[in-house]
Amino acid sequence: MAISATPPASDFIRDIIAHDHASGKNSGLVVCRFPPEPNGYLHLGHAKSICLNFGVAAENNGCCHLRFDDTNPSKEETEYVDAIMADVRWLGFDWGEHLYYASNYFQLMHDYAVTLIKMGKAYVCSLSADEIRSYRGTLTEPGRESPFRNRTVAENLDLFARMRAGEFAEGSHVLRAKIDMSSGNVNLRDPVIYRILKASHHRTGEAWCIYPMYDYAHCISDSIEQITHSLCTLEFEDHRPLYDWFLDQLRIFHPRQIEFARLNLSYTVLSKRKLIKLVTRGHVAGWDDPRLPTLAGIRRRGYPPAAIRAFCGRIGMAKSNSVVDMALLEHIIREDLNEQAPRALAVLRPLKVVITNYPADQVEEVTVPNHPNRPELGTRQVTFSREIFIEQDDFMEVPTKKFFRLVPGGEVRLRSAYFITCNEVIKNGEGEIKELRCTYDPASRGGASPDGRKVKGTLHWVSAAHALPAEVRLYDRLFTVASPDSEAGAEFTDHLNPASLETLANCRVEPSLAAASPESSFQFERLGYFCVDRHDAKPDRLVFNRTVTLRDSWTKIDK
RNA sequence: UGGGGCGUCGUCAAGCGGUAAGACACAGGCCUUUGACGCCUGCAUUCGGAGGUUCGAAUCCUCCCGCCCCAGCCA
Repeated sequence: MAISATPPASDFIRDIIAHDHASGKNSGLVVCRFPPEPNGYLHLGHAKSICLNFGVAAENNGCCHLRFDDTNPSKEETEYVDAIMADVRWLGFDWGEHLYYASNYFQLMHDYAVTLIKMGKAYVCSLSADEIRSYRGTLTEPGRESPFRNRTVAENLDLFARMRAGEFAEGSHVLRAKIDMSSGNVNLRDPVIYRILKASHHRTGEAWCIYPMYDYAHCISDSIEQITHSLCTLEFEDHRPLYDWFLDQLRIFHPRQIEFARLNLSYTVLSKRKLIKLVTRGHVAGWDDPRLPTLAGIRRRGYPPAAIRAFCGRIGMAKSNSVVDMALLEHIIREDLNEQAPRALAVLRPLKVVITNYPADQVEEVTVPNHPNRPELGTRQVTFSREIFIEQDDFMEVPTKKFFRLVPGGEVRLRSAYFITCNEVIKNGEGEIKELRCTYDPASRGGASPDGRKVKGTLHWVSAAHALPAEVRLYDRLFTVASPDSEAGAEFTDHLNPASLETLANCRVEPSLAAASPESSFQFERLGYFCVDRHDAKPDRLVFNRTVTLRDSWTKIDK
């Protein structure tokens, strides 16, 4: 339980809710909701909202509903609702029996609309979409009233009934709230609350041909579910007067809407629109591509859900637009994995080493700790033999000054095994290093020399004859610039990192990894954290995804 | 020129009239059978700016400046 036990943050929303809870408002109940529209996959921005809503509810002994905001059948699909539920569960939250759909309330919403019409607060407008737009005015000029604004209640009732009955074509009529065409807040200039859409709905099928708009549907859904605190992002602040207006007119349970800043993360994009573009244009390999900030993507990448929760707790909650540094996310991922992940030896770019004084027919087992800081996780036996592989990067024929790995004539330790000294460099015709000839010190078994001799470097290794082949996918940041969104005059895809994925097909890993289950994480010593790909790994085919590298002060040294 | 928000360290972010938390990043150092982890140290005399109120202001008032959102029959 490494970092998952991050104490719940205090923030302006929690302050408000704690105050309401303590003062007995809503009988002391706290009910929140996470209301995704099933038209795309969830991403880290949603994770912030999920952690907030479910977290705050739990902290106040309340509950949090999962409600699909499915009021636009032309964009929504069952595939998305299934994916969303799987992602929320994976993140570690449980909505219990509180699974809802805005579409469940279509009849009630319809009836409330009729009520509004009877109150003279809503009317059927027969202007075209373009006309409505021009009547709306601009940000600085008031709008003009629709010529249909003063239809009689009877006429409105008749027209609305016929809209519902399917008598009219899409776009021919809408139902509008009658509020104030001169309001400085454009949302209040007689907003459309129902439109005709002859589309099949993923839940209600052909039952309806008129569908409610967000502003109308959301507040009513919240009210029906007795949501006490309706938390949403900043861009809905302008809609709050409308949210309040409907509930006040209808005199029904009135939740409080509170807005917070959405999450932005450097070196990636967190907008549904952009993510869809990356997927459909083939810049990535689907919604769960490990380079994507989608929950499905980071899951496949190996980010632990507990770390994501810790991240959401640590970034804070405020109303100022901000961009969280990707380095913070990576730090928290490492923090969790450092504690949780068992260590393993894996060589990504193998360089053969022959230990000339090691008997050709000898094989032995060396004992390697599974976790340096957690002895209770035990040890394992790893096979050592005359021919091994080390990392190509761990040898330099002509070393730079601060390089303390293997060099000609130099001695290093093979982790948990022996000290070896390089005696000879074998090259091919092109001058490429093909093999190293070394000698080992039999007295240094386990990695320490009885004479107290010190070596500066310790290398990871695998036995050539015993190691298993594996494919390793090295993932890096998706974009090369911190803010791909806001680079002036450029499309965000212009900044895609061409090196965001490097696939290594010829890696060698220690044999114990054959038993690793899908999605399990390991630290490949000195390299980083890797997880077994949940889709492509098979019993006879090892595939690992690099979650994140280890912090590496060596690459920062001026070589 | 309309309406709604926001401006505290490079990045997030506490602070709610009593004299600038914490985290990440960064820079040094220690430790080390992962150049990892861990540990230590440093890192805002100042809170967008200018006035004002006060014994005392990041916190209250005034004006100014900057940034974000809004004119879908999307959410």
